Amino acid sequence: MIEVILPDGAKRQLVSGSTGTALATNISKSLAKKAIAIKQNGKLVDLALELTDGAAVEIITIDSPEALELLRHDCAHVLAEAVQELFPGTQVTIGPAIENGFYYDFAREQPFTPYDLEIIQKRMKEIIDRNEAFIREEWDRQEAIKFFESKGEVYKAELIQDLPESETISIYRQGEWLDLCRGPHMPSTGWVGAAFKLMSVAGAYWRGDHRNAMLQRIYGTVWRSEKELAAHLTMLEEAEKRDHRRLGREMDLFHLQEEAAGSIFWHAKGWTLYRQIEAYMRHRLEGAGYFEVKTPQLVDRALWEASGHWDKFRENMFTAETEDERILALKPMNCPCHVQIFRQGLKSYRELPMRMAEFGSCHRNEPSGSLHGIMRVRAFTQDDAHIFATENQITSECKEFCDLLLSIYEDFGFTEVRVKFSDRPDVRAGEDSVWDKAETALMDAVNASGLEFELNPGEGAFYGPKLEFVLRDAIGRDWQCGTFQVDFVLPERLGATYVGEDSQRHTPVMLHRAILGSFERFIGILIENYAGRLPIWLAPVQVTVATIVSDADQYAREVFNQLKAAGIRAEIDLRNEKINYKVREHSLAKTPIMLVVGRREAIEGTVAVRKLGVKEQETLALSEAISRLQIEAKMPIGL
RNA sequence: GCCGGCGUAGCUCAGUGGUAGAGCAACUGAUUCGUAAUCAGUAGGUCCCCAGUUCAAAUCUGGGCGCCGGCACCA
Repeated sequence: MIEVILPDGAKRQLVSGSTGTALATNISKSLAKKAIAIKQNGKLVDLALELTDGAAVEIITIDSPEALELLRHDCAHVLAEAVQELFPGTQVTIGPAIENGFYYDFAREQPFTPYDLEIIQKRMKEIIDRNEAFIREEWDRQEAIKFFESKGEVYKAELIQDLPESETISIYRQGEWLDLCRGPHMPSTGWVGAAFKLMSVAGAYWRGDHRNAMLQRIYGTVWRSEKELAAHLTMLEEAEKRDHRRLGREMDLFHLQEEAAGSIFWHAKGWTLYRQIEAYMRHRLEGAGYFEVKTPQLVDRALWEASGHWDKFRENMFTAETEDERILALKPMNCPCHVQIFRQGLKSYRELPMRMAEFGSCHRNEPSGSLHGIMRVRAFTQDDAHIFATENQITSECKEFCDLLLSIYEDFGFTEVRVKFSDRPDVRAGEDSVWDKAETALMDAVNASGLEFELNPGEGAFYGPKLEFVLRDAIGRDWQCGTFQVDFVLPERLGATYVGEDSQRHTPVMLHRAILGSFERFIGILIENYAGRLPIWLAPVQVTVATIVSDADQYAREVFNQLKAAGIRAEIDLRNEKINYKVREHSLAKTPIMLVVGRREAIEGTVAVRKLGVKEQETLALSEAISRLQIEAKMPIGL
């Protein structure tokens, strides 16, 4: 007999050799029907596995949170079987579960077409209907390699070759087909059900390395029920509607065109939004003790060689040649330029920390395939700043920065922020003692700020550890925006020094930091987060005055003039159109407030206030409406 | 950069070798209307670019550019 412990602490005796299936049946028939796996001592295993004496076990059913990952991975296996049945000679590689679904990477000469996906999907249904049991086998390593090599599966053979010696080589069979797999799996293919869909084919490098062969990756999504699948597909459609590229056009904010790939043509409304953000940031930085500078766009390569960027990023830098054959580079970053300003004149420790900010316009020749709307462009503006400080100012500067960053994110409507702490990479500059100091200071600082953070080991910059700030948007997507980096290398390389209390020269620490990241990308994120319905302080047009009849034109102009005088960004719509039509148009344009005026309002000196998305209106005296709007539309800078 | 798909009116798309189309938007006229589409009419195209095949190319072939979905990259 063996004894296992259930999640509620209850103990259950079973005959030796009992499996998870036996346990589930032992507990109840209905549970056995829904059981798909076992969690034994915290590890997911097959239902068919023999339980060990004294183990803490939990029955995983199709409704358990853990089930989705199994479901998705199983679906990937079904996909692989379908593909190999339909396209003999195709090699399988790996096929994991991912968020919302799964993928499988295949090696095949001919590309899969959208039509192929339909055929594959049909075959998958058949395989699921066959309800073949997933059967685990453990193989000898060398035999497994031989087996896969004999089948021409060189990728699988390579995978086994590279598995650590300690690892058991497990194979899962489903009917005639089998795959190398760690497991676990659900009892049979039937459990995958019908709520799946193949989504797309894409290229992907073998083992994520661009020097390797390109495989074909088929993406799919799978859910417990048709209803969940439908909800997921609806969510995708909704996400598409808030795509910043689409809204940018619909709201007349910006456009992109071939002749300037990767650079943005800002239209009047988009530029108004941009300027609002810039003005807001300028206020916040000023309040936080920064001063603003502006540095050159074109800088001789000599400076980039000195900073080390020429070596590393030459391929991605735009250059221009002068008549006397000097090579200038369009600046890809601002740091070296800021050091030049710092180096002007002798600096005292009394001047530190020195917080130098720039809305730095940068150019990087990003790979063509990486461009994406206004989120990833070749010409962008960082809300950049460098804090020149002494080593023992790092902690306080970092804490102040975190406070500033969180407060700014909150003003933009982002309250869910995650922090990643990236420490020393294998290849790095600087003594370990300096790294110890930098990491400790940063760690103290992030602790002092009260922020939760996760470790990102080895992901720091080559010159120092960094914090990365990731914000979550309204539909749960994460965006990395802010950064805070401790740098001991660049000031040294570029010869920045200050005179300390001891009247000796010292090298300052340079703290690289950004909050928005880039204006362009951040605006893209804002648009998608708000689905275009920007908070009133950011909206390019805050208020539209719309008339119902032309008799109200004169009064509408008066309303409009008073709004302008009150500093509100207003528009006026005197067109001879029905009010329904105007309401619809301005709602689609996502203008936050409409002031509707007809004969009644003109006579009474009032306005009907209609807020975007709200059917009910409120009629207010004009002066009252304006003073309320003035407060509502105000930039959150505490003035 | 790599793999695949796509490129026709401002937008969404139809058109597969023989006269370039629809809906919406735009413009003009009429309509003066109370909170998400008034009616009628008009105009709008280098069918991404460059070569080639053909009597004839939006359509077929080759090259280029751009965009989209991924991968890789992201100081």
